Amino acid sequence: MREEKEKLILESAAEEFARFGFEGASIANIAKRAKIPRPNLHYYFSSKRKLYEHILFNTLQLWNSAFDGVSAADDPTIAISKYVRAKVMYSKTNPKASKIFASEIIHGGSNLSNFLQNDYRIWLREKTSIIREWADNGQMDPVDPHHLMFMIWGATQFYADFSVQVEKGLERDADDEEFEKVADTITQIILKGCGIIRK
Amino acid sequence: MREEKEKLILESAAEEFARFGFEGASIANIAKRAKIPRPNLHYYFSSKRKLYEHILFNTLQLWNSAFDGVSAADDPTIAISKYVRAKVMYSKTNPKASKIFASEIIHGGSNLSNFLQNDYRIWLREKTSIIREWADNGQMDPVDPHHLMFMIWGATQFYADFSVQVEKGLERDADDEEFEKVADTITQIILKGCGIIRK
DNA sequence: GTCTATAGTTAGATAGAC
DNA sequence: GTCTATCTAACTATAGAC
Repeated sequence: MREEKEKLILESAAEEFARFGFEGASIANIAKRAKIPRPNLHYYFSSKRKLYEHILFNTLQLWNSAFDGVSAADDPTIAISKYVRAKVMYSKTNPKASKIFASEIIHGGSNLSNFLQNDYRIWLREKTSIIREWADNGQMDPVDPHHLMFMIWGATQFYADFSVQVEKGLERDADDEEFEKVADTITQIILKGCGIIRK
Repeated sequence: MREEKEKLILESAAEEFARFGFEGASIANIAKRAKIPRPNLHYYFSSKRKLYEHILFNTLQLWNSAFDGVSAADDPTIAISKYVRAKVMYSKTNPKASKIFASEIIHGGSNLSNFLQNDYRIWLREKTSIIREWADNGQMDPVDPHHLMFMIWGATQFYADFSVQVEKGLERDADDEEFEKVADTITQIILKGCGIIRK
């Protein structure tokens, strides 16, 4: 019962925070979305900040878990294809989470300083060293690993964070088929651009 | 005199909006930054919204003017190199403008609907048709032009909008040299990845 | 043109009855 | 656990003296 209500509130809050950002979001609106009276919300989450932190934390868990299974032993073609596809599909499936995270980072990321200082660095060191190994083994061109990662992030997240620009630019809705094409296009350019594949 | 003060206010406001977003920014803080009393600010800009719109408009002008000189006659190698470099350097020089724009788009872009419906579409149609021509002429692989543009935007803007993530990830400051490397890396991957260059 | 004082409004949070 | 009524703080905006 309690769990269900909390989930409902969190869902409504994610919607609101993604749409308006932390300051722009209002407790009144979140309560309205969840169809409960304002003070009732305070019973479950003591403050707006707490609610926001809860959602950021959920977002991070999703982020952390979604992109793990890549190791150095893997072939770079397979590993990068998988990773790019996972990121693109994450943009399709979780645009709200991506937007909340993006907005937080853009505005300084002060609520994520702990994550950025620890988990994030460790995760990135791990991945960049795998890329470095691939380059050392001659499996790809000697591309700067950090900038390759940033390029993949920027390219894939764009479809969640800047969905307005994507849809206005395409002059059509971005359906499932379109997202397949996105994954294919980005994968192709990255793999060929890094000298991992020839064609 | 009036012009100078307005410029000072706009500068302070850009700083504040980039840092906190529209709702998060406060007139009091902007006035403090500009070192003038609050009500004085209202003398120059009647409302917070007007001030914000002014800044968005400036941002768009900058955006529009910075990336024009590319035509179909140009060699794709030169045109894309120039464009990517211009975008990366824009991220280095104007991170605030980029962040304000990004935050606006992420949160729905309602203040940009006019721009997105008109100038933006026209501009993008022009550029995508140039790319299509290049592909038709066999000067590059048949890559979807829209997704190529989005990829370039995502990759290059990342360094402005997500600068926190970049700096924490690199574990060092992003200096001029680093931005040169960024431009080189992105250019290389895009050109080679699209079959424009071989090496 | 500038600034002090203040009006008006919104929104986050709580008290206390049910 | 739920909800009505209310408190309090913050912030935009304006009136009006200088």
